[in-house]
This record gives sequence, structure tokens and C-alpha cells, in this order.
Amino acid sequence: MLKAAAAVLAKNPNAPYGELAKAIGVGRATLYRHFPKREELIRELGLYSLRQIDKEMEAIDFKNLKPLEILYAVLEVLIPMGEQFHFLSQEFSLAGDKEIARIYQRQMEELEQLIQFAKQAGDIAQDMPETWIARVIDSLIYTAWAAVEDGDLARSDAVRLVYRTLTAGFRPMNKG
Amino acid sequence: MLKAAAAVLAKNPNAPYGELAKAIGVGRATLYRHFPKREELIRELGLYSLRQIDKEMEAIDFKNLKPLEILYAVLEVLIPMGEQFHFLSQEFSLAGDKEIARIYQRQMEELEQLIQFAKQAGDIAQDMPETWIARVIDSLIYTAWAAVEDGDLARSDAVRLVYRTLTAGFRPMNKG
DNA sequence: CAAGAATGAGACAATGATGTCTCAAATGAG
DNA sequence: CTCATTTGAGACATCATTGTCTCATTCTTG
Repeated sequence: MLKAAAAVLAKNPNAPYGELAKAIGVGRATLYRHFPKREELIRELGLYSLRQIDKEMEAIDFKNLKPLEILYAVLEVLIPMGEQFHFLSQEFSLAGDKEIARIYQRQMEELEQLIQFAKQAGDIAQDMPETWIARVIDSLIYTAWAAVEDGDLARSDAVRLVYRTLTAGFRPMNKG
Repeated sequence: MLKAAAAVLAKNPNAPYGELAKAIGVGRATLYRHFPKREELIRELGLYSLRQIDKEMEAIDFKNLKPLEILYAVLEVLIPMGEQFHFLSQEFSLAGDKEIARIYQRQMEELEQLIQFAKQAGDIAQDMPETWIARVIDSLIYTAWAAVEDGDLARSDAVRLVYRTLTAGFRPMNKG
């Protein structure tokens, strides 16, 4: 339902209200009854995407996994949601919204906590800024999704490739 | 001149013509005299950005450098141009343009050639798709630029951090 | 200085999207 | 079945942007 609208907006942030209605499969007037202003629809879509990310993340067993295993699980969950990622980052009108900014910031902080956890475990370099690593993870999640979408990458390879790129760059494998 | 307009468009792809004129420092009417349609301005801006990338890339001494040294030089050149990158990728109306698509594709192919070169030299993994590596490089160039722009990363650290991330991921350094 | 070209400011119609409204048809609960 | 609610389709005013035009001013160039 809302997913279809988010998909349209991800491809064209200026899609007119009518197209969004059509994508959802509902009349323009009906959509206006539910979301009196375009801004509200966008906002609701943003909250929906963020909540969906939260929901998928909650399914991960943070307690019983090692840092890098968590990272792998996070990638498994988030890469298929690249569309929502894209929508959220492209819709700059959302940047001004307090609640959305709050949720987004919390999610980033959670990611940075995971990174700290991994640092303590010695899995990642101490001297790399957490914000940088978080940004790189975000960025490659979207990149992988886009590559799959363009047919440049098999869906089944995406997670492993991102994981490997993150943990080893594009270095040749060394034995051991 | 045109750089200012590209900067505005990078932040807001829907910036009205008047704002672009103001950013350039010229009257709206005058801008219309030079670019009778908005579409032409965008197109010219796209070509300008691509040509600028070409120009900066030509300055690199491909003949006498090793693959990873070339990569480093490429990063040095392109990271400061993140704004143009962002503009080019956000302006989806440019996707339909034949000439722009041609230039963009050529640049990507050149990047993939560099990657092949690095593969042959044994500097990067044989089994990673070239298109993936090219996408990751592109992606991190923009990510680094954005991090600098947001004040999350020192301009002087950006290139090294991207280079290290690309070549080693966020692995802890191992001696030797 | 003088003539020609380019500029900035503003008026203007055309266009396209937004948001409101009405009404007939479809849906759903009692 | 019947009444109330929700829907889709379309008309409509409003608004912002585009693209055109005019005119006075500025700047070049000779």
C-alpha cells in the first residue's frame, strides 16, 4: 500500500499527488481524505519507513551474536529495504521534521553503538571514526540495493559482497 | 559561476529558475537569454560537471603510477568534487540525455579499466565484480564529501580514510 | 564621448500541481 | 434489504513556476 507510493517517490521525488494515488491504487480525492496535505503523506511515509526499519531490526538477536555477526544480520535485513533508504535520503523535505530527525538520529546512534561494540571486540579499527563507519555502512547498503535493482548484482550475492567489502575492502583474500 | 548553480541544485533539485539566477549572481531574464529553457541549463550544467571531472582526471599521471597510487590520486581529485557528483546523480532528468549518458558511461568504463589494471597487478581481489567495485568507489567518494560537508570529517583526512576503507575495509591494522 | 549590446527589474499569459468541493456509484454493517 | 459510510471521477479556484516581453539602465567597444 504505502510501499508502492514510497517506491514511486524514490524514483521521482516530484511525482504529483495523482500519481501517488494511482500507485497506491486509490483515487486522488480519497488520498486527500486520508492525508489532507501532500506534506502529511510524505511525513507519514517517512515514519512508516523508519518504523519498518525498526521492526526488522528488532528481529535480530543482538544478545547472542558477535559484533560482526550482528553486522551481517543487519545487512541481510536492510539491503532489501534499500528503496526506503533511498526515499528517506532523497526526501529532503523530511529533514526539517523534528520527530523524523529524532528517530533517524536514534537509529544512527544504535548503529554507532554496534560499531563501538565491534571496536571493543577488536573486530574493527580503533582509529576509524564511528560516524565514518556508520556512513559507509549506510552508503554501501544503498549501493548494493541499487546494483541489484539495475541487474548488475545478483540479489543472493549482495549481502556477502557488502560484508566482505566492509570488513576487507577489495583486498585479495590472504590465506588463513 | 555555474558551480554556484550546481551547488544549489545539488541541495534542492527543484530550486526555481529565479534562485539559480540569484545563486549565479545574474537576473532571471538574463539567465533565460543564455539558457532559453530550464532543461538546457540543467543539461549544460551536467556537461560542465562531467567535463570538469575529465579535466581533473587528465592531470593524473596514469603511465608512471601503480594501480593503487592511481586510485589514491583519483580520490584526491574527485572527493572535492562531491558536489558535482551529487548533482549529477540526483538530476534524474539527465538520465535521458544521450550525450551525457555516453560521457558518464565512458568515465565509468575508464574506472573499470583501472580496476582491471589493479586486478592484474594483484592489488585487488579477482573475484569481485568490477562494476561493484566501481560503484563502491563512486559511493564512498560522495559519502566522504558529504561527511566533510557536515563537519563530521576533516577535509584533510577524507582521502586517506576512503583509500583505507576501500583497500582494507574497517579491519584493524595488522602489522607488516 | 557615442552607438550598440547586454543586463536587471518587472509585467504578463500559460502551465501544472495543489487542495476543496460535489455527486453518483460502490461498499458494508445491521 | 436499507441506511450510512466510503469511494472515484471530475469540476473548480488557487498558487507557484515557467517562459516571453518590454523598458530603462549599465557596460562595452570604437
